[in-house]
Amino acid sequence: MKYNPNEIDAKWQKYWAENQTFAAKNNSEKPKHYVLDMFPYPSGAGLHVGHPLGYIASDVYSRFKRHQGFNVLHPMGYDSFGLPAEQYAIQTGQRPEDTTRVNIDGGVDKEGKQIAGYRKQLDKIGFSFDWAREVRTSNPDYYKHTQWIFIQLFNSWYCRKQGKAFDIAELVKVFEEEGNKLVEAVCDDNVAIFTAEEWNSYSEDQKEKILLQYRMTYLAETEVNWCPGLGTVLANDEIVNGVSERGGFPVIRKKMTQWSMRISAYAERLLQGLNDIDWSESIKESQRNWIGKSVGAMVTFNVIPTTNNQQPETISVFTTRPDTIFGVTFMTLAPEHDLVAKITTPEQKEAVEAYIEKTAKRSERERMADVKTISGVFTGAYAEHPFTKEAIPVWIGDYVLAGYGTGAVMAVPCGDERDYAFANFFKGTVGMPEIKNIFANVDISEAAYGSKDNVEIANSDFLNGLNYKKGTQKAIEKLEEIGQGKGKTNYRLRDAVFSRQRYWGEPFPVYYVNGLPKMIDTQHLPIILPEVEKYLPTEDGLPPLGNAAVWAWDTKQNKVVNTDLVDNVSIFPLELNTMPGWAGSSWYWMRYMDAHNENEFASKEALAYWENVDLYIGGSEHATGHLLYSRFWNKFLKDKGFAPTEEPFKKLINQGMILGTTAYVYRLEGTNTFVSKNKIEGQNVQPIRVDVHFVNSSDELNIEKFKAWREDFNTAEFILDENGKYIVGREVEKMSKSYYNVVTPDDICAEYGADTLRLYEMFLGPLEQAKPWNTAGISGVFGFLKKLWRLYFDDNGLIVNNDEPTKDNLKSLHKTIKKVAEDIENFSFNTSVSQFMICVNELSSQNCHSRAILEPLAILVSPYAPHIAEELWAQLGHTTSISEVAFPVFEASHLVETNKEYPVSFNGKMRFTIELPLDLTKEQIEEIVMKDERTQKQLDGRTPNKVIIVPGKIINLVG
RNA sequence: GCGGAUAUGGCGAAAUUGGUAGACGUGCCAGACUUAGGAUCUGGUGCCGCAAGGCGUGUAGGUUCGAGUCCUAUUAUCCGCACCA
Repeated sequence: MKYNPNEIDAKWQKYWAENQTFAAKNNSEKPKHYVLDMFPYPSGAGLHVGHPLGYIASDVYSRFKRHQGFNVLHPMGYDSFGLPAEQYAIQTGQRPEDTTRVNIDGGVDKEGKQIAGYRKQLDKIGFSFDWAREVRTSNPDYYKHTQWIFIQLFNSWYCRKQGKAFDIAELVKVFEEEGNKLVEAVCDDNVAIFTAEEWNSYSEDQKEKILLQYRMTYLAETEVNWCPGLGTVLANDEIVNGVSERGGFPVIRKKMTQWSMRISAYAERLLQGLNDIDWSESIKESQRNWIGKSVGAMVTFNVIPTTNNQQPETISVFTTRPDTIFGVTFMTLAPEHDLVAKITTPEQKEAVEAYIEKTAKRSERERMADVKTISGVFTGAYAEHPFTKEAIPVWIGDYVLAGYGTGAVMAVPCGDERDYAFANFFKGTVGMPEIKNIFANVDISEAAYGSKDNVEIANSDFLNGLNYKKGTQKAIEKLEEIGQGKGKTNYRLRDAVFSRQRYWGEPFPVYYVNGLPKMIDTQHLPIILPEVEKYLPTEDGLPPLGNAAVWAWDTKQNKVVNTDLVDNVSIFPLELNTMPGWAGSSWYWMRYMDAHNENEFASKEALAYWENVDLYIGGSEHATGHLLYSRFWNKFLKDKGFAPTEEPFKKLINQGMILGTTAYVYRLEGTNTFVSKNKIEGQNVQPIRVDVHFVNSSDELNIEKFKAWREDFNTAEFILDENGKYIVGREVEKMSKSYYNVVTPDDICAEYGADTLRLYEMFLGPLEQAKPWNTAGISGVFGFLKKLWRLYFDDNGLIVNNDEPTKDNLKSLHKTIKKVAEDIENFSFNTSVSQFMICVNELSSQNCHSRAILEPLAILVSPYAPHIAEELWAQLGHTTSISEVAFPVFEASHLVETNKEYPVSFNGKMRFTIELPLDLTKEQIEEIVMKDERTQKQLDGRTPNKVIIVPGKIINLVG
């Protein structure tokens, strides 16, 4: 009987689907285990062999856990809202809903292009997903709950004292009883203080406006990242090097009224939580960096009034070095700072305005690319030093960022290289005094660029003689005494903008009364995305939902009605923005726990049973986006009693990228003649990428296919090598259609079967490492599967017998049981595959066909190569799936050795080996070794100074 | 600039506590069988050398009887952050 992978694949994939073999139960005697993959965005391009790498690894792990007796939840779904579908809709006029469905389920798109569909591609690989729990974030029955979570966020505030989120009603109660003076909340910066009486006298609208400053999601006019190319705002993590992550369009700063998420409330918990989760150090570092905690102080400087009628103003700065307060030589405000207009003197007004205009025009990218150029302007104003009462000039400069801290700094040139460079640049001009040095025995420029942690402070009144640590403590004490400062921890993490001016996203469950947002009652969810004629912004510059004819909220009927009916009495306009891509992915792992629940995002019971994700596998590109937002929402939902644990993902593994191996042909410059790789030396050739499918495992080009590929190659001539072959060059590059190096899992499955694909992807190298795909190497694992098959079958059928296994048989098997179980737990999948090969090679040469060996061997292989394992299992006479059969138990007794082949070294260099019984003592070993003639030959008459013998390991003679 | 990771044959890689470097696979070389081979099987394959032998885990040191593994310095590549006060 021949190994026929295509037949076996189809048979067992059908069996698993029909028998729902991998359906997880929400209650079970077995312990639970939750293995999750990052769900894909279903793009029209389909999957290439790089995409399933992580899914295969998680599938091996899931199947292994089932063999170990766990109730495994291993689901899959689609992150199906997003920009590409919308861009495609704009270009082709097709509904994003339709193209998304085709991309998932397969079919023909409007242009007649055949799309395989993600689901069909995934099914061919034989994953043990519980498809009954599939989610699609763009389905109303899913985003209904995304909208519900949004409403929860709107109805919550964050209490600093207790360090968690509470219902907004509790805050209202506090306001009614005692005002907001004692409330310690994470809220907007400039919240006015009011008493209970004042609160109670406010109108409803006034109260609403105040509450918006406290809500976990809030509407506020803020500086946002506006991307004109995409016509939308973007969150910080969607911008890479000053341009949009998608499309690479420039991004500018712009003030807009937008929904924001108060993720900053969770900065400290997000930081601390990293200590409790098993993630790679690099991802944790990325998140720590992104959160950017720095400990220091807020210091308030009073602005010295220049005219009698000027309002008293203060400048607040954040500093990590309050101990250097006596070194303050000037102050710098960000050009966008609110105070600039108020304090600038008439003489400086013109210069300041010109500077502001100039800096505002620069895009983020320009500003980032150009960090070396120093620029700034003196405002003419002075602030008063809190201790010395000296007048300190106030400057503006774009090296100070509006978005960090207070957007203002106290400049200490002797302690900070940027301040030093600024002071040096404007040295001698109006408003730039001499630099103050407050470090003992250190030159100013040296101090500015070096570490100051252990340098003694001088010229600093009460701080003299102290170091950084003590000085900081003392400075904060004194600042608090005079009421001009206090200790403060600052975070780089900014609140996340949550509105997108796009069509293909979750609609907000929000309508507007008098310009103030109102939540639609949760019982009326979902608010379904309306149909629009055009997916572009309206002529008035409104988001695409501005085109919707039916997009108003009728508060009497509680339904969405015709936009024309808006009367602002009982029918109101609905929010025109949609939610960003990360909304749906920030809680999806909980939906899988109870995917069909219509009333809640998941039942209490399901949540309590599955808790959180035990193993999460996905790409590292989500380090500061999805993975941070998910932790944020999870913590929020935990505070509100909905999520069961503080952290959503216990263990995280980032799979490396699979790269393509591009093939190159070399065309002689100016001709249509192609030169074989090994003949190009000294020739003037132009490398051209060629489809990898025209090249065999020996890098030999199929000339006929190449000529037929494109018209201009039809008449191509070739200069071949000695063997009459055309050899291509190879280059490792990203897998991309334009490089003709894309290999799809479908191709590999069709030719070799799914098990070969799975084994080969695991065999390529360590999971977390980037590695090139080389289809040539696949014959190794394919050959292995055929060899495995031949242990069970010959040409006439089954050859498994009931022979008593030999010692060698058992040793090969148990070595493999041990190794494979350890490897899977360590995610060292590549070495498991090697071990399978070793085992099968050994059993083949032992001529082993014993059932006692081959039955457990099929189970061992089954997580990696489930189709062949099921088939072997069935052929051995079993009538149920192999998937839940207990994993073979390792017995150490089979590996006990009596002899050891000792390496014998002389001065650390191995010269020969000698086989000796393991129960010999050091003395006995030494005696035998010294007598050996090879030892005598090596020693050549000398006597060793020292003989090192480690029983069971090595023998080393020194001297 | 700061932080993280990586570096081993032609290629992908292995080496669990410091103990025979290169397992396993590919590629290559030779052979068997075959009408044929992108089938199957056998042997060889780190580098230099006819050999004895020498040299070998990015580079330079160190610890040790013994270092891919530990320590110090350094280089290169990749990734993240980046005027963060």
